[in-house]
Amino acid sequence: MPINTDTHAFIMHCGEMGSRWGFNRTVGQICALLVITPEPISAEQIAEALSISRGNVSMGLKELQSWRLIQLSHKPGDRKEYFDAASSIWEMAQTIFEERLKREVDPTLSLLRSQLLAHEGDATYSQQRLQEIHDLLELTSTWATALNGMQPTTLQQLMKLGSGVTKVLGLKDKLKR
Amino acid sequence: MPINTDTHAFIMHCGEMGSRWGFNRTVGQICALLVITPEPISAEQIAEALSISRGNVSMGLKELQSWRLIQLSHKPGDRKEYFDAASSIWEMAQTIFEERLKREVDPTLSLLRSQLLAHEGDATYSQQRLQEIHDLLELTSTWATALNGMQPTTLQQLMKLGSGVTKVLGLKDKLKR
DNA sequence: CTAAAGTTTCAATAATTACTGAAACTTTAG
DNA sequence: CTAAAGTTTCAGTAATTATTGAAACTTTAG
Repeated sequence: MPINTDTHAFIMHCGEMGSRWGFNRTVGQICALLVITPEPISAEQIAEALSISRGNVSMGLKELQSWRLIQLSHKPGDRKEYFDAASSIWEMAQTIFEERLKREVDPTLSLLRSQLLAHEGDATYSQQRLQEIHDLLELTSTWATALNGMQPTTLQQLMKLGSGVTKVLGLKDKLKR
Repeated sequence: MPINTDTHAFIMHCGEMGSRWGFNRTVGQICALLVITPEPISAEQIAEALSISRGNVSMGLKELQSWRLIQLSHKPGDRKEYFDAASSIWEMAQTIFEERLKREVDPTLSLLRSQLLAHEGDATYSQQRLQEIHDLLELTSTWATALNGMQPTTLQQLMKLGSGVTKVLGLKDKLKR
């Protein structure tokens, strides 16, 4: 694994950012390495490239599989396993987004659903606030899922519109803020 | 601070989710408590309600201020400081989104910008990949900033459209996936 | 079936992050 | 100016999370 200076800097950066992105240093580094490397590489090569233990690589790969970010492959006449990024950058970003939604929003949404269900009548301040949060998360979740269901190219076109989308809404208060 | 069972459960839940949302347990709990409580409360009341030390509350409040999520107020004839959620649920969500973008995306974007600038000519595989990631992050960042600049009601209307927005694009491949 | 090649697990430990509480600092009433 | 009320800081410690490496497990070639 010959790694040039910039590539190395990028991998290290992803390691440091890892925890902010929802996983640990090692997972961030492995993911970056697999994205940057043209062909599938073995767990051993990963361990060597990142100077981490074989066991750590195994756990990291398992974690990345739970995020659906890596692909497994084999070479003919070689029983080692080789790993590669699962898809294009855009698809990977969508996958990460989807998984994060599942991990960061879903648990709270289901807690709120059951709490609100159990106290439908109540109109206390805190109940109202819980209702507001629930509605926000529900709408966000539904919307994010819809966006994630689009093809990357469609999504890109939509995003390029920026706040221009508000035209659809036929609103005059487009950009008051 | 009289806290009912559900409210308490919600606060504890926010503490546990805290680390997934980009801050620690205490910060998650304090934030939830302030959102759920009708009037501003003092640091001492927070410490008591959550059974945590006064020092920890102080650090938590500082952190929440860096997120622009809390408001400070005073009562006449009382020199204690009182704290409250900074704004509506929607505005708070937008603020969190904005801050997370700043913490999770901006550092990587600026690294990539400088790396790509330094190697404009190169057409290696890894350079191409870095370029793709850069473009994705740049578009995402710009788009997210545009959305965040909208008023909550406008944003809500937009979100309610779901994947219906693709109509604007005049595309026939709306929902292939 | 056996041995070699490869992978995973997990107890021990290292590294990191969070929390406490007492001391230091700041502000204001008198 | 002083003392009391309030707030912040931070060294020490607790709790959590990440990492290693050796043992256990799995797979397959022969």
